[in-house]
Amino acid sequence: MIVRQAANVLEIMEFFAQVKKPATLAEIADHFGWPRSSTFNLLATLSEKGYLYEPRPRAGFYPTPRWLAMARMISEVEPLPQWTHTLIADLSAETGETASIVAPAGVMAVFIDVVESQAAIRYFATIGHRVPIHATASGRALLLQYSQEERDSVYRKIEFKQYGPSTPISIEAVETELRNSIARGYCQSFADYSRDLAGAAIPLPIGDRRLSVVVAGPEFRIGPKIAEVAALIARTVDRLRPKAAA
Amino acid sequence: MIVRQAANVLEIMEFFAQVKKPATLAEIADHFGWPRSSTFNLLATLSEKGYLYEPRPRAGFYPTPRWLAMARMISEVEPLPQWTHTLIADLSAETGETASIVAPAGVMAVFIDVVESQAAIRYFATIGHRVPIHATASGRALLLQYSQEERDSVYRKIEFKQYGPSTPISIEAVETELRNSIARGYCQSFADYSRDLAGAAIPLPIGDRRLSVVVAGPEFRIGPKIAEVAALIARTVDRLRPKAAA
DNA sequence: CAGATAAATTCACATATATGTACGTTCGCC
DNA sequence: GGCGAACGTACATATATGTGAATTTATCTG
Repeated sequence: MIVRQAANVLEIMEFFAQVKKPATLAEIADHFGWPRSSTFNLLATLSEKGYLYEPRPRAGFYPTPRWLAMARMISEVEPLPQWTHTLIADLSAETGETASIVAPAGVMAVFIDVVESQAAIRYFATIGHRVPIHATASGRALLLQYSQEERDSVYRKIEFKQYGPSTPISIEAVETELRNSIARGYCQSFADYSRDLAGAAIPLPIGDRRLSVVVAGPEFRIGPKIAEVAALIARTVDRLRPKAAA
Repeated sequence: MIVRQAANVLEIMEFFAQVKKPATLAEIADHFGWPRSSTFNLLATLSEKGYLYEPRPRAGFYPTPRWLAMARMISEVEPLPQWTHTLIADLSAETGETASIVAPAGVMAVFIDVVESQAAIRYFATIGHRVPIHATASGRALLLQYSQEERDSVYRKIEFKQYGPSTPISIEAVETELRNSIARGYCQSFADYSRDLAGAAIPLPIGDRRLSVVVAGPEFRIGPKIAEVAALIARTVDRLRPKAAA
């Protein structure tokens, strides 16, 4: 069950992150198609908790810096090492595609750092974006780091759907693809989940954290050179990863 | 009306900001005294939206960097000028008390930047903290920047409560205190709102934004030297504020 | 490795909550 | 400066939602 008002809080914040200026009750209500009275209650709640204020009279609400203060506290714990950001920045620069660091979240894989391609046609992904762990290159690069038992436990929860023509729709299919990935030396996906999207990924264990790096873009651009891209990822990781670490 | 699940989202995030490590469903549920099933729904919603993930298997949930990414986007709009932070840092260092930048939010005043005192006994305030605009030094320093009509409009919404012995409990009382403040050259409060708390504040208009600076601490420490503190605030603002600006 | 224990998940129902409607206030326009 | 329209606010009611109990899944213990 989805908790509507919890989701609405997030929606409101994303709204402010987009428009980047104060908004009145009416504007927010209209934007989301919410009733005024409901919007009123929500804004009142957020204000009361110290997360919204009125920068100038009658110009509407805007988030207080409290969000930032809290996000900083949360994120200063085990931040990703600096070199991982350099990694995807370099990869994105060299390939012209979108590069990301990905982490597991149950049956999904979450993007926890992203450097976007500058191309007009590109893979549009944001931090927090989620994709099925079994039907994506990045996800399978995570699964490769699991034990057989852990994978089985994940499989049990997966609802296999035919997202595209090549989506693996059974445990067998996924396991086979994992074996192929090992043989190949990298994980790949050709529109297994998102239409027209291809990507190459490799596992990126850091300490006891299981992450992966992925470079993804339109099939027609990535497809022909996927092996090269994968090799580039591997080389770049070798270059940037501190040698001391396990 | 308070929107419970909206507030809960904030509570959860504050929880993570405090404990700074992943937490399982059970831990979160127990911490707040929420039913497991409700907690499940909330966590599922936050996860689905890409705000929580599972850093390592079976170690529970933790917020994704998405919070940070969003908070940054929101806060890069009209950030407070750098010198305002220097201002309160200097004030806190020199006085040994807590110094803050404050902004209006309806009938309340919100702390939008805070540098805390290092003293054992101190004014504990955080960014986002809210106090009544009419019953605090910082709030009245905001009201001083309003026109008479604007103030009247605020007064109409205020619910006058006797927070302490010296709380102004009428429009008259507030207006009188404002006049005294002008004569005095600064705003002050002696436990008008918070017990044992005294503070000195002055208006701090920046562009078309109406802000104030306040230094606050225990009555027994601040009380005797409140005039000095106020003078120090004024001098420090003069020193740090760029001369070019209006 | 099996049994026990704890955690996670599902589901149907009672209840807390979102909202339609109505009222008061503020603002823009002539 | 007064009128009209838009905005913000309160409240009662129907309804979406939180929750206790039951089920399944995972983890610990001997």
